Amino acid sequence: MPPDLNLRISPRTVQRETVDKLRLAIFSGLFQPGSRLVESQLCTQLGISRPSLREALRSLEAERLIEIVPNRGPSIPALSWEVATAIYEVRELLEVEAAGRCALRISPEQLRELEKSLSAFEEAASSNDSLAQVMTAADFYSIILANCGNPILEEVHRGLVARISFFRGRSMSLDGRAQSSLAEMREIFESIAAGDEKAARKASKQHVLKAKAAAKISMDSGL
Amino acid sequence: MPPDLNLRISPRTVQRETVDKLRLAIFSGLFQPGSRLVESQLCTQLGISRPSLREALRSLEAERLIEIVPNRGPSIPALSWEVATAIYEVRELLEVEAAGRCALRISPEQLRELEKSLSAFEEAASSNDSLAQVMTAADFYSIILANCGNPILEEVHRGLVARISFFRGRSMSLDGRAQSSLAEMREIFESIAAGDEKAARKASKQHVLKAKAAAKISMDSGL
DNA sequence: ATTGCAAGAATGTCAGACAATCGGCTTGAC
DNA sequence: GTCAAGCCGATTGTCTGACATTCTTGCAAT
Repeated sequence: MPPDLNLRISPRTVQRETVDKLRLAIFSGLFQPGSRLVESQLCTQLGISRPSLREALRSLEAERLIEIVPNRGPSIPALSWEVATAIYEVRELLEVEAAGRCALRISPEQLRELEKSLSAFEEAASSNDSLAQVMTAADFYSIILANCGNPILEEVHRGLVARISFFRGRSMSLDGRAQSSLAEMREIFESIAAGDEKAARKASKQHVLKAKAAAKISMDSGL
Repeated sequence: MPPDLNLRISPRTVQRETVDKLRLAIFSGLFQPGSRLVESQLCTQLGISRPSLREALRSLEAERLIEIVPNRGPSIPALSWEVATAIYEVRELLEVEAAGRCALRISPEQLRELEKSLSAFEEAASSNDSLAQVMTAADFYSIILANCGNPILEEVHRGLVARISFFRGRSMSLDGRAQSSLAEMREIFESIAAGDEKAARKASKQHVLKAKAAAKISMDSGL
């Protein structure tokens, strides 16, 4: 018997649909940081009842994608640079580890997937669609994290990256950032393809550091 | 103006009270892994309404402390050893980093707090109260994580440790585990007190590895 | 300008209801 | 006797409606 053939399908419930919709809305920057989310408005916009919405909001609160202050309701947190830095630092820790492990254990098949996602990002990088750039780049990391052999590493990473999605769109639109990002990602890919753990770690570390620097620039200039 | 004087008090809402109560109940092993949590029962036991309870459950679900399968309701997840291993590995990553940073930046005052918490654990280790042992040990880590200079590291770590609290109680009751744990923690403390980053990292790594080994033993023997 | 107050809006919480679904038990067929 | 089918109770998913509490905002008064 396969160890964990996840055969149980998950019926789509209103709650889950709502969480996904709102999460996506937050990612794409539909809500301004600091803006408040009024329950009654969201209910009519989403066409759902208040209890369902509130459950969804609690999920997002626990993911730290929104804040809920008692008697003031939910709002989009304004990410301070201090917190963003902390996130980038932990992200570095996780990604470096994941890239290193991935280099040692990725299957040829998954390696092809990784190459494909790199090509997808390459194409997006040539365009000016920063949302596509962020999405394809996220796919690239996803594959690495999914093949590092540690599901928790993947889970934690996803949670962190979600919280800085706001920055990533902005920093990707910096002049030349997409292209240099592509170069860094290619380096990571080559190292993993070569099975060179140390190189993969180093390249991964460089990539996060540069992404962090780009985020800082975009933040300083943008606000 | 101080940068972030957290002056806003958080009123206790039913939802938050419920989350805290249930979280504590899970920590102390009141619910067996795999057992289901029936909403109506919890409502009457806690004296709250279903909507409030369901909000609380969504929070706990996002924390991965419970699982909610659509149309089957919430249950305590049975932690596989595979996942537990993954958690210990990430925990190692985080704790090692935190201990290293902590050694470089902890204040004398906080260092005294750390020493105090070590003494508290020492006392608990002499007793047979495994819950007290887990609690005081958690305090010790908390102080380290709180002084590593990275709030995200702390946050992520807390989330992970919460999920293996089940193991910790069991492995602490292993013969001699509390005492050897004490020795390892003392080593961590000494390294931090000496401001020796490398030693702190090494000691911290050793401690997690031993904790993981103890958890495995207790799991193999206990089930 | 600052304070105090009052109206309006939004949230926290509850009660009750109903359809959809799941799990187990009974029944029936082979 | 075993296995399949089907029914029934239990539980969850979701909605509506309601009400007290709290926050916000604008206005009046000092």
